[in-house]
Amino acid sequence: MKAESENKRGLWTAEEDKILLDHIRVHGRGNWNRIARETGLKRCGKSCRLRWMNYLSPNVKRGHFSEEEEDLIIRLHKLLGNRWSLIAGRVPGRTDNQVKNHWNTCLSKKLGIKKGKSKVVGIKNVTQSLSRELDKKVCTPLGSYLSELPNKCNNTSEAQGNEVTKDGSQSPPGFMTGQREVEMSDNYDSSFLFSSITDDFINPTSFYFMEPPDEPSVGFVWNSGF
DNA sequence: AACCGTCGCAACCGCCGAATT
DNA sequence: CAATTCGGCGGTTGCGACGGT
Repeated sequence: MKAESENKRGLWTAEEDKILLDHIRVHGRGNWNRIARETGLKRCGKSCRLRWMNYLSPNVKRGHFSEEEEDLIIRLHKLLGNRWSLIAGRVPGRTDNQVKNHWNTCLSKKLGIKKGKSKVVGIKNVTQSLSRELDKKVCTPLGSYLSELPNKCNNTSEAQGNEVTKDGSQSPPGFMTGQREVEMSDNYDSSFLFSSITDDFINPTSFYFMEPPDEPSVGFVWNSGF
């Protein structure tokens, strides 16, 4: 284990950006620790990854959030809570960090929302099909925004389907699978969420157990199948 | 001009799950 | 099967810019 203190910290310089960018252009992304070593940057792999994800990636849109984007974020946050990566995956060109920052600095104030009250009390596996259906159903009521989005924007991963991976392939558009937490934030109208999700796509082996922040004794089970 | 408080954003930290060894 | 490594996430921090006094 190398000492963390060997790593440089703080803001990235233009020179560091160029080194990282050049390396990724040639060798692709992935194995960030190796990239950190090979470039000679005195940055840890995580730092390189973050810099790419939040700043250097050509998919990253910069500048002010439009009203449409803000509205979309507010709606998605209503549904998903602080799942910034999920939200960002549906706001084209925006990263989770951007969305999170914008929410914390602007939107939460605008909406008069206090921080730190959403809570997760249960986690279950989400299958690929469930994930896909969740994407569909959750997005549908959002009106025209999402229907106009290109398919790749539904990819919840950062790659968005058009970046070169370490083996030279392109990451396909699709949906993130595996474990997801599902949570509700306070002051949200949960009726929409529950009414919009029907039994027909819930995998019987998957269920969600959620606890509204202000009603600790009440939980919800979605189609537990038991 | 100097100081101070606030704001916005980039970056870091700690944790977790998946993949690999 | 356990240990290790890696990638990803959400929360938090630190700092520069900016405006008010």
